[in-house]
Amino acid sequence: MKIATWNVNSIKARLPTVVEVLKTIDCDVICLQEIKCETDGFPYMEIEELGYQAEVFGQKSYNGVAILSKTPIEDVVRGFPGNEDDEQSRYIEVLTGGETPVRVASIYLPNGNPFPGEKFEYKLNWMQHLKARAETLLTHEEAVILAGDYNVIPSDEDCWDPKVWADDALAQPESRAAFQQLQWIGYAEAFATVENRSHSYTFWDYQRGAWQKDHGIRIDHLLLSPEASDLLEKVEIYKAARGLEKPSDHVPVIGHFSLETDRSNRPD
DNA sequence: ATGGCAACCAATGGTTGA
Repeated sequence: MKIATWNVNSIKARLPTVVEVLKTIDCDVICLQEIKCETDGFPYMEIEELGYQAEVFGQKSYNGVAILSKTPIEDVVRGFPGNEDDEQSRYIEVLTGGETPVRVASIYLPNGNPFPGEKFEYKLNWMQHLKARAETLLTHEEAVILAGDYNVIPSDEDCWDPKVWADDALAQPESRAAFQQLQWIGYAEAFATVENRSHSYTFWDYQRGAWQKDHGIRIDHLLLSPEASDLLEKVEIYKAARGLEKPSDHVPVIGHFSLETDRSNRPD
């Protein structure tokens, strides 16, 4: 079973690219972020034609997350239970996987810039809600995959020049500590298993020729419960997506898991 | 030289992102 996370930076502006990439990477579950459309405005028909069921938590103009799955989706959670007042759509969680259930969340963590300021405080507060949800999920002892755009550069090795990011919300010690806390409570960062992973990136800015110069950052992550971590076979960054026509500024991160998917049980 | 890109909504410019 392959599970991907990808910040598409507008599903409508990106639809031809998204369809092409989804066909190429051929994953069982795809977590999307920054779809930038309302739940009813999602291009369900085009996505369903690729064999996916789509569950969407949208928002007009900005943010918005979705999960696409080839195996039937059972439970759906939109936003954090107990934090329904948050008007930004940044979290959706489903149970899928067929006979071998796996709980998957698509996360679009707040950027937090400018630092310091209200937006940074919102980011840290949102990360506390995420931690609380993540702790609850651990008690179920299921395979859980928290996938998304975390907007956190975990260490200086995850960017091309730490000095450039020193005053940025993505690299602040508080952001890194909150991300690390998710690991301390019991989640494994999937990419940590990769050898020679220093200076591997998932985002390259549209500006300043960042892609051509390989001035990237690694901010898209897969966090795994122990049950999911046991099944991890490998992780890859689908870097080729950044070189396509009309690319997103992020590329997919794909986790391969030793789970057999029951393809006979798929929606038409 | 501190902007340089892309998408949004609204409207020919302002806001947001990272």
